[in-house]
Amino acid sequence: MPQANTPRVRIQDVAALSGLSICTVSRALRQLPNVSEHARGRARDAAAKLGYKASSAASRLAGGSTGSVAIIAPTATAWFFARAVEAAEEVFADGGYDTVLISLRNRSGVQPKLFGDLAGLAQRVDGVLLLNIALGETEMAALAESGLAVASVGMHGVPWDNVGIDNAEAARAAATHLLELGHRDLAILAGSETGAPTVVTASERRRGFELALADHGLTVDPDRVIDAGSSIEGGRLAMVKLIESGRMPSAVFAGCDETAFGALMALRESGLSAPENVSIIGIDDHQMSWFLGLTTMAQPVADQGAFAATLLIDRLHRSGLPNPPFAGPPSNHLLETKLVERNSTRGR
Amino acid sequence: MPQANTPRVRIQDVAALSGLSICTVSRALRQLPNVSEHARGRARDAAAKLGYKASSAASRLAGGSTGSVAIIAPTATAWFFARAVEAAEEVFADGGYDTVLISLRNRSGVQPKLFGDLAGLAQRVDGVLLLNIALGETEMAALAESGLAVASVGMHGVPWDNVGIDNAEAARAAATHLLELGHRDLAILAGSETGAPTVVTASERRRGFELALADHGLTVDPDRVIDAGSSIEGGRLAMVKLIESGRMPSAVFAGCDETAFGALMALRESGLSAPENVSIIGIDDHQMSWFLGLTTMAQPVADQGAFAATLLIDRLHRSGLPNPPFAGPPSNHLLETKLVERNSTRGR
DNA sequence: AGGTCGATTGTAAACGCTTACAAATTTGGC
DNA sequence: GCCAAATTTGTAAGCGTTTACAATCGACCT
Repeated sequence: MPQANTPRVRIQDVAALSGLSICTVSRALRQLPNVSEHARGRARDAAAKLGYKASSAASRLAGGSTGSVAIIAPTATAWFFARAVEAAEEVFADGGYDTVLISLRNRSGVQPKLFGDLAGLAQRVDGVLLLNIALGETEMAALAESGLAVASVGMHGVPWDNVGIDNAEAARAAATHLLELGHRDLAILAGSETGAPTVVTASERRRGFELALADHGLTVDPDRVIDAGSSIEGGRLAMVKLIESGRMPSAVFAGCDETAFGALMALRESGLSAPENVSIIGIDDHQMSWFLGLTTMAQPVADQGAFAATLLIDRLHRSGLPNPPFAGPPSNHLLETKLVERNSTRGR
Repeated sequence: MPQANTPRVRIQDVAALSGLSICTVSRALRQLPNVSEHARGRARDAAAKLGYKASSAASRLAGGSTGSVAIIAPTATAWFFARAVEAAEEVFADGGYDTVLISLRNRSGVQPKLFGDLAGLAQRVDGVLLLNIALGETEMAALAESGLAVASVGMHGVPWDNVGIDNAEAARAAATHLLELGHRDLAILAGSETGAPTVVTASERRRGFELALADHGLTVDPDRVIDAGSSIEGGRLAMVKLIESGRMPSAVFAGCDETAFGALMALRESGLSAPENVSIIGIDDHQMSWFLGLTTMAQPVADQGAFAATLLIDRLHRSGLPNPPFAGPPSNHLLETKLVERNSTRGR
């Protein structure tokens, strides 16, 4: 392989220029304690003048950090994940970290394989950001053993920093909006449950729906709970089922915007529409929701990704400290959701 | 930082178990020539038994490969890029490479900075996959100097492997579809030009449009060429302009599906619709196009990403060979586009 | 047989950094 | 001013590979 022709600037060059020893330069540049301000300044200046950046390979090999983190997502194409990934990548980049993208691509097999060789991953990255990953017991253990710093988005009851929204509350607010509009016959296009206790988005949203009904003295009719996954097609099929039942609900709460899109499509295919024949509300505020006039509970996706990334970096920075693991108990942050009224809902 | 508790399996362990020298094991495992089949077998067996995988850090430091590649994209959230990235990531993962995601996030500043320190990147990855990146002279030179293997999607006249579609041809086919439907007054919602000669998507599509008209003895009316960028909002604004001009064209060719979405939205806002008041065709076959019933020229996005990734890996594999750079002249592959008729177009 | 050449294998020196540990320097209490 | 303790700095030994280069081993010619 052809090599770059600029010979590498080594730490030794910085040491020479600054008149310090290699060791002192190394410590100074990594903000370690026990370095005089004077030395630190000289080292920094010399490094800057030479455009020095530590070789991540050498650094890693010698026991330092790799300067990169991995983002593990179920898929990279879905709207939610694409946005979260990009926001996190930006934070990582600004923090000087490379972002290794690992998409599970909804293919069975890649997650087990990945967690089966976590030690290998741990060797290449300093930490991982998990996006809505359903983890089994073994996997949690593997993660703990790997020595990786971890943070996540949209996960539940995990022993590391997490950022998410209050799914139950968001669903409750959505359903309440429908209720306050005067609707009484509500259906829910529910997401499917994962089984793993770390990701409870779907069940929480369903619970919020129930809560809202209960607030209004209503109970959930099992016939009005339709499994729709979280895809457009799933939403469409679910709505078709509702239409064909001949007993159209007055309003529909879709577990996420994509499901709502599918429902909207099914409606149109039957010559119906929202809000004329039925009110529809979703959760997400997907990029296209505005376009389709979908009323929805907006959740700050980019913020979730960025925030979680920040938390991970913080951990990483504190990882030099003595008290493991990474100083401080895990935190869980719930970001605000907000009702965005458009014209897929109306009073009755 | 807490460390994994399994002590690393080193090449030395493999050497000991197989009764070979470290050096021979290293060569055997990397498929280098001048190793007897017998030795190769022993090395492989021992490595398998021990679950040995070379440390990428050590490997890199010693002059080997990093085992990772970077994908550089203008953004990771747009439909096209998200899909291409995921498809490429899959290929890379299957090939044993880590994928480092670098999004330019449409922020001025990050591209110059990135190319200003390509040497740094070159140290962390073996190759880069460029997605529709508009490159200046200096940047091309920096890339050549970096020693990185390169491949790209949707680029033009570049000295490395590229995969794309024939933009002029796709546009021509789209416009031709409109013409064959009997439309004569055509407008184009054109993408904006980048200025850099490496990305010519917009201008090629515009040229294709002109070609189609010419085929039918028509010429392009400058008033019917509206700059719309490639965003939904841009498409909407462009269509508004057309509507407000009071002189509605008979059919509209949108430079990409997202532009078409915006146009559709503008129509709806004015109480108009396609194909009743005007026929609309796009290029892409965006995930939502089916939903919106948009007729469009479908392009294989995932295939482009995957194919380009494959080409990059091939180069990487051949990079051990003597004749630089990476054996063989650059190739350019144009993938097929296909008309997908839905109901945003009709005859007149 | 002796010598040569090619293929295979081994030895040992990088690669650029981190980090025990030792050395040098400063600080501060009397 | 002097000594112990605390702080700052330097020395040198790895980290796990790759790769010149040297060594070994047969095979093949003459």
